[in-house]
Amino acid sequence: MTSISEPAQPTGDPAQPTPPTSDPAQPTADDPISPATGRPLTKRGLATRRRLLEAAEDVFAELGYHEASIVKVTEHAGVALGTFYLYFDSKQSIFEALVIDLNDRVRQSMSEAMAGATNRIEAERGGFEGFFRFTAKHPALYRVVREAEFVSPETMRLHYERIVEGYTAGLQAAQSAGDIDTTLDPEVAAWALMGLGELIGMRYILWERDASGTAPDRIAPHVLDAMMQFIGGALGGPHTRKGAE
Amino acid sequence: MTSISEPAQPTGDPAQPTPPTSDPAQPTADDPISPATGRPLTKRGLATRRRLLEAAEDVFAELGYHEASIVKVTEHAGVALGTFYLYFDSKQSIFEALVIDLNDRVRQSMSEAMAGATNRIEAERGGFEGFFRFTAKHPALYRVVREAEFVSPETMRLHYERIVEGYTAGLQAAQSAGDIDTTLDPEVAAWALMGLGELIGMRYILWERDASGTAPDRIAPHVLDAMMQFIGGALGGPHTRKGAE
Amino acid sequence: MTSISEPAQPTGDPAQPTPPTSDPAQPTADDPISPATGRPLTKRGLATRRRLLEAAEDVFAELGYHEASIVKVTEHAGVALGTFYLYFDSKQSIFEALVIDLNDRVRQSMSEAMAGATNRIEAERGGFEGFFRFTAKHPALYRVVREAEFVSPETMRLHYERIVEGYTAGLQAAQSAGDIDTTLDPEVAAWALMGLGELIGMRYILWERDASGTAPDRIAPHVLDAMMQFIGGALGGPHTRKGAE
Amino acid sequence: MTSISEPAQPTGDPAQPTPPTSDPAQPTADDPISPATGRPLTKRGLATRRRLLEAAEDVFAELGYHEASIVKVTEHAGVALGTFYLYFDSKQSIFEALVIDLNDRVRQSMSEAMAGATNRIEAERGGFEGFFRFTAKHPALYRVVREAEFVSPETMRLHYERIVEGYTAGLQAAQSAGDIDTTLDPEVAAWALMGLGELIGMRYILWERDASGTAPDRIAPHVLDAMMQFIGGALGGPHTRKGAE
DNA sequence: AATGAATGAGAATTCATTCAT
DNA sequence: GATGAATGAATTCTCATTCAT
Repeated sequence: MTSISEPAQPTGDPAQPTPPTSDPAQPTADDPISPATGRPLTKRGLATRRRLLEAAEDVFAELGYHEASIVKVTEHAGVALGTFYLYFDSKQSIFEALVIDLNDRVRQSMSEAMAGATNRIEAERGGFEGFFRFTAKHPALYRVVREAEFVSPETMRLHYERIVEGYTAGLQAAQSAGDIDTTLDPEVAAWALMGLGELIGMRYILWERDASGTAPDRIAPHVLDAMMQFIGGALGGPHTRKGAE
Repeated sequence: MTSISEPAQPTGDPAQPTPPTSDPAQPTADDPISPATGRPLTKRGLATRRRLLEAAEDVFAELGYHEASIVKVTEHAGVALGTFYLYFDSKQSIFEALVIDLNDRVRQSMSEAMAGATNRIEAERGGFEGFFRFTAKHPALYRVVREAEFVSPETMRLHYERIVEGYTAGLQAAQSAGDIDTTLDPEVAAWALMGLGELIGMRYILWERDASGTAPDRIAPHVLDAMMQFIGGALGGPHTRKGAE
Repeated sequence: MTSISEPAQPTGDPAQPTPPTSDPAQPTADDPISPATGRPLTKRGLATRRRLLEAAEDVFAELGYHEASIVKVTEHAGVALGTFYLYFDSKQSIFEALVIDLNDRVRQSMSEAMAGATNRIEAERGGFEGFFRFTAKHPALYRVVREAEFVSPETMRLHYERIVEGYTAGLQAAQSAGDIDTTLDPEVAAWALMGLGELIGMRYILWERDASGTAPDRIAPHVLDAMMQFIGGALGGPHTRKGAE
Repeated sequence: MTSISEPAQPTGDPAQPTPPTSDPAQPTADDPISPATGRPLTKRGLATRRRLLEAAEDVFAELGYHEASIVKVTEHAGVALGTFYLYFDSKQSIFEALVIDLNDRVRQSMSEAMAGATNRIEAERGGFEGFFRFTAKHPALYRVVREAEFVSPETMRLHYERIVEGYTAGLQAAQSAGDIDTTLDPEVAAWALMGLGELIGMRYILWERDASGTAPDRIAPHVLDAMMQFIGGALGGPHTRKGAE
């Protein structure tokens, strides 16, 4: 007789200081499966799932992970509470899906904005513009990721690492091309760029938005210029501080 | 965008029937008063308050703000649950006191480590060393501050602004001294440095610690070198890229 | 740094087909400890705990384990919902405590009623009278124990085994005294007596009560007589079927 | 005693807005009708119904009534969730059908095993063998019936009464034949036998199975012997305690 | 006949805060 | 000053049942 009960109940556990590592069979953004049936979603299911993710983005961005509740998400999405659990295992699980989703999209936004650059500095400027534009439109990215440390550390790391990976590859290519200082450690530089962009975005987009009430859809040009001057110096190479040479 | 949250209800204050939220003479780190009596604390009281703050640092650092509970803090501090409310108004209030306290101490640690520097780059290196040393010893700084956004946004801003203020002043002085690129916007540069230091510290101290299980008490020298090379280039001035001159 | 979070969270797990084995350090009826603080209860605490147990007996007896809810128990006990968790870990845990408690008391009631018997048959009659009287007063015993199989199998077994243990010892003593058939297997006989008493009690006390609406406080004499005739024959020995010899 | 439960709400029927609880021509085991169409089932429908009942037996036996869910039953049966409601009104209704079904089959198993007995004691031994063999193969019988008290009390009573009826008739016949003690109350004796068999089966088949992991397909002979010795004495008559004659 | 997405009432449990001792 | 029992609002998650396809 095979056991009827599930092998090792993966269901949520109320009082769990450190959240469990995300299931490796976790639905990805591209090929989500129903946690209820374990089967791929129908078209109708995919639409409902997307509405939930969008609602989660709004609600998490406004209230943060902890103040947000599943009821609020489902109300915002216009579905019943129970419907949530047809698409996500738990509050944490939609959180993780959301971070992955935002990460996919911000990287998309960045690479689109970098296309056509003829040197690394132009590429950087484009990348940051893409990043900031996305930030302006999707404040959830910041707010949610910065909370992620205690909600799902692996997901937070994944988010940063994916972006840094792209940066590192770009910097290495630029070094090979002699486009930037070849003695720079590309990985450390990538983390530096990531952090620098994060705080500049926070300070000059999110806080600006909160202060004025109106949402700037991009960063103030003089800030971007100053920032690029900083980065240009940091990366070195032929484009640097031309006037000073 | 319509507000998702109900009426006003600023942050995490579940059921607060009678007393208004006014902060009666906001206790500072230096001159704390009892929220119960409204009078300055006795010497014994000060000691209990400090034990609670230290316990909060440990507990918040390990569990995060939300997973932490007042009971855990008081148990860790070795006092009774009710005692907590003789010293702090609420969970949020000890959180804010803790952030302020950590902020005071990290800036102290930074300025001590900068003393004696003969130029801006040396000063920066010292400052970051102080910052990273503090980070290694007090991981709560990161974990708590990054959660602060939804717990007490003003406190989070205060934390960053205080540090950036110091940076900005230092950079302006260095510009006056001709020590660094005088065309750089000192405020934007200060935010860049802050962000850069934050992510490098997170990546190369906290994550390293988590991965190895053992806590490095400082950042790996080659990372600091690489980072300083990046910063040196960014700030420009006589010390930069000597070979290029 | 010692870990702040508990070693292995013993807290309830929603979807758990087979309940976990009861904690060996489980509070006993005599020396209960608070699951919240882990310390022995104060006098006030003991009183509250007893009120909860009594309420649980009433509510479980009327509604059964599953239909009963903790809110109903606490309402019946006149305490707030949260108070429950100062005394019991979970619904299952008060259930187990209740079964143990009822078991202690039914055995007490049985041995009191057996005292003074001069032979085994008299002792059996007394024991069953005690058992049925307790049953009439505490219908929870039946209803709850029969449900226990899926709630806490160990507790159900413990209940039966404790009673059977007493029976077995009594039968063995009676065999040594030549009071009953010495070739009888005392353990099998003990289980037989247990089962026989259970169904007779169910049929002639509980169902009678339900049918008439009024609660008989004891079993009908002719049923007890018939039952004792059956048992007398089963146990054999000098008292058996005297007229037939 | 005041009622704890709200108004009427007989048993486990959570939210039932419109349709009255009347059972439209209570489907029997032999002549089931569709609760959807109200018409007798086709051959295909009968097969699906049987698969659902078999699945219910497995699932209820392993998890118990409350822990079991309709989804699990339908998954086990290999049909879609909605299909369930084409054959049964509710969870309670398949439960009742299952108990009736098991009752039919266990009585069948008992009377087959009694056929050919030449006296009452032989008949009893046969009957119990049939009962225990069925128990070993269909543990659901015990587990489900013992839970039935709070799910469907009438069904539980029906189950016991049907078996006891058979016993009573058999005992009366044996008394007329002078085969057993004629002064015994046959109904009380029948309930005694029923209870005795129930607990012996539970202890020596079900618990043995749980302890060893392997399922004994019958009761240990020495236990059956001891039990029959007990019963033989109880029923009295010519076959009893030969040595004493 | 069969399907399975959607529903929403209900349950257990947590924890910041109060207040009588 | 200190204590810790009591409170109850709020949260996450489950699952029997419905109904459009």
